Amino acid sequence: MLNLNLDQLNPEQRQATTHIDGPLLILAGAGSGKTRVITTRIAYLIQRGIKPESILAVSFTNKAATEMKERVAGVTGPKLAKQVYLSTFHSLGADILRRDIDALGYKKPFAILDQGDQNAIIRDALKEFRLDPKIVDPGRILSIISKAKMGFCEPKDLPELRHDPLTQYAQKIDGFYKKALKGLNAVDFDDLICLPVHIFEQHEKIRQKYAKKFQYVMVDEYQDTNMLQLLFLNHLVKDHQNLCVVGDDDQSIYGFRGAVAENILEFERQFEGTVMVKLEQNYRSTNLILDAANAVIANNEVRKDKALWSAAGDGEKLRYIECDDDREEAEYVAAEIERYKLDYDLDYSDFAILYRVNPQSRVFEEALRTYSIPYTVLGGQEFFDRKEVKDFVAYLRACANPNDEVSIRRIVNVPPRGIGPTLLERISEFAHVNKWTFRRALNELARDPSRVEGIGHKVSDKLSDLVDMLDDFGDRFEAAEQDPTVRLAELGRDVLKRTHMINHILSTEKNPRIARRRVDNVEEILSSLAYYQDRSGGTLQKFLTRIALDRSDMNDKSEEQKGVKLMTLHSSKGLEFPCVFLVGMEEEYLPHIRSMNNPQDLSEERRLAYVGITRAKRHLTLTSAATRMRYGKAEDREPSRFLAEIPPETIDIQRAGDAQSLADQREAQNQKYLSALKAQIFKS
DNA sequence: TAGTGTGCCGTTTTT
DNA sequence: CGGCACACTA
Ligand SMILES: Nc1ncnc2c1ncn2[C@@H]1O[C@H](COP(=O)(O)OP(=O)(O)OP(=O)(O)O)[C@@H](O)[C@H]1O
Repeated sequence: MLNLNLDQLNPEQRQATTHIDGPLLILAGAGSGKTRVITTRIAYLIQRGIKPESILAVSFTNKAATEMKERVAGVTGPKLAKQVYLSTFHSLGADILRRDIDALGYKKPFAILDQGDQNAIIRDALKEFRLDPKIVDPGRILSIISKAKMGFCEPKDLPELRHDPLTQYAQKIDGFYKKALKGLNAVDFDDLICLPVHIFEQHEKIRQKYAKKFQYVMVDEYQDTNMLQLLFLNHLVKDHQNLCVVGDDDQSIYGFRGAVAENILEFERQFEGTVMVKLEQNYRSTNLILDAANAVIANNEVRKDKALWSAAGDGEKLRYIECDDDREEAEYVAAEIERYKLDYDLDYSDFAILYRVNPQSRVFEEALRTYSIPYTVLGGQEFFDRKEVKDFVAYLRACANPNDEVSIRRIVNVPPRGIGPTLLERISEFAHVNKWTFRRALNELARDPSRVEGIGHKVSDKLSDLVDMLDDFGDRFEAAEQDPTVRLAELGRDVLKRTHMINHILSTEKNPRIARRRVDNVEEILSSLAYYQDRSGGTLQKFLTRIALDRSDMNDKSEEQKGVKLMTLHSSKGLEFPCVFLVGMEEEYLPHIRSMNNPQDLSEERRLAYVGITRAKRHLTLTSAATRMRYGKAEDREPSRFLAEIPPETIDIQRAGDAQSLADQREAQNQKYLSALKAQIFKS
C-alpha cells in the first residue's frame, strides 16, 4: 500500500525511523539523511496504524515544510500526506491563535504585524517618551524586545544585554509596545509562538486539546530553535514525550534570532529516556567537498565532533576563483554555468549561487540576464517592504477585515486626503472616547464631520468615499468566497482603480523608471493573487494570511523550478545542488563586518561557510572580487579568512582576471555550444 | 497639510 | 546609488 522501503536506509537511519514512542534525538552532520529520516518516519508511523492527523512535523521555513510534504506524499500518496500537520512553528502558532486567541482577550480575527508596522509603533513610543530615534535606534529596540520574547522573559532579564545601554529603554518601551499591540488587536511574529504558550499556561484544557491531537511530534533543524519554541514544544509533548528532533549543531546559523544550540546539546538531559542516534555517512557530497567542509568547521572550538564520510569517491576538487571586480565575478559565474551545463549535461536548475546578503544578488541577476540564463531569486523580503506594496496590501486587508486598524490607519491618507498626523491623532482620540473602532469612527465622520475639529467638507467627502469603497469591496470579496468564478485579481484591480493608487504613484514619483517599477510591484501582487486563486482556490483572507506568514515563493512554481537559484546562505540550509557557486568570499561579507568582532559571532559565520560548502553535491566554486562597487563607489576587498582554512590539496586556485584563460574558456564554450546546437538540429 | 529639498546612511541573516 | 527621515515653505 505504502511505497515505504526501509532498505533505502542505513542501519542507523532505520533505527531512528522505526523508533516509535519516547524522545528521540538525531544529531548528525550535513547531508547525512536527517530530513530523509523524518519523512520516512512519518510514513512508517502511518504504516504502523498511527493516524496521520495526529502527527505534527515542524520545520523552520515554509520552503522546507513544502518540500517535506512533497517527500512524504511520495511515500504515502498525497491523500495521507495532506492529513499530516506539517508546517512551520509560526504557521502552527497562527493556527492555534486563529482558534483560541480569544482566551487571551483578543478578538477574532487578529492582525499580524510586519516589521514596518512594528517599527512604526516603536517610533510612536519614542515620541511618547521623548526619545531621539537617532540615539535610541528603533530597530535595535525591536530586536531586544524580540530577543526577550524568544527567551520568554523581559528585556531587563536578558543576561547578554544587561550592560547594553539600550536595554533599559527597551524595557520601558516593551510595556508600551505590548499595550499598543493589544489595543490594535494585533500580534507580531514572535507572538505567534509566545501567545500560544501563554494560552497553554493559563488554560490547561486548551493545552490538552492540542497535546492530545498531536501524539507524535517531530522537529527538523532543531539546532535553530529558541527557548520559547522549546517551551511551546514541551507543552505539546509533556504528557506523552513523543518528540523526535533532528539537527546539527554545526549548522546553527540563527543565533541572531534567539536560537540556542543548547536546545539540541541538552536535549538528552531535558527529556529523560532519550534515545540518541548519530548518522555519520554523508550521501550528498563527494569527499573533497566534505574534507574542505570538515576542515573549515574544525576551527570552531565549541562543537560536537562528528566523523562524516562519503562513499561517493573523491570527486572534483573545489575551485577558488579570484576576480578583479564584482562584474567580472558575476560574468565569470554566468559563463561557468553554461560551461558546466554542457560539460556535465546539467540543467539550469542544478545550479545555485549562494551569498551572504541579499543585495549581492543584483550583479548576478544582471549577468545572468545578459547570458539569457533563466534564474530565480529566492527569499529576500524587500519586495514586501516597498511602500507601494505595503499600501496596496493594506487596502486589501482593510477590505477583508474592517477591524484591521493598522492597515486602515496606513491607507487613510494614501493617496492624500487631507488627513495629516494631527488629524489622525484626533480621530484616534475620537474613536477612543466613544469606545469605537477606528473604522467606526471613520464611518461616523463620513456622515458628520463636525464631530472632530479640523475636518472640513473636503476631507469628509473623501472619507465617505473611502468608507463606501471599503464597504463595497468588503462585500464583493466576501461574496467572492461563495463564487469561484469571481476573479480575485480583477477585484483587486478594481480596488486599484477606485483608489487611484496608480495615478498617485505616477504623480509622486518623477523618475519614470522608478515610477514604472513601483507600478510593476503593485501589479505583481495582483498576478500572485491570480496565481494563488488558480492554484489553491483560496479566498482573499487566506491569501493575505499566507503572505503575512510566507513572503517567499509567490510566483509560479513551475517557472521557478527551471532556473538557476540565487539565495542567501541562510535560505540554502537544508537544500542541495549538483553545482554550487559560493560568491563574495571576502572579509566583511563572510565573515560579515558586523560579526567579525566577537568570537561567538565569528563561529556562526564559519558555520555559514560550512552550510554553504555542504550544499554542493559534486561541483563547488568559490569566488571573490578584489574590488567591488558599493554605494556607487569602488571598494577594495580582501579574500575571506575562511578560504585559508580549506586544505590546499582539496582546492584549485585560479584568477578569472587572467584574460587569456577567460578568453580561452569563452572560445571553448562557444565551440561546445555550437556543436551541441548542431547535434540538436541534426537530431530533429 | 502637501510638496519639495537636503543630508545622512547604509547592508546582515528570517519567520 | 538610492531610500528615508526630517525641515522648511506654500
Ligand atoms: N540511506 C541513503 N541512501 C541514499 N541516499 C541517501 C540516504 N540517506 C539520505 N540520502 C540522500 O542524501 C541527501 C541528503 O539527505 P538529507 O537532505 O536528508 O540530509 P540532511 O541530513 O537533512 O542534510 P542537511 O543537514 O544538510 O539538511 C539527499 O539527497 C538524500 O536523498
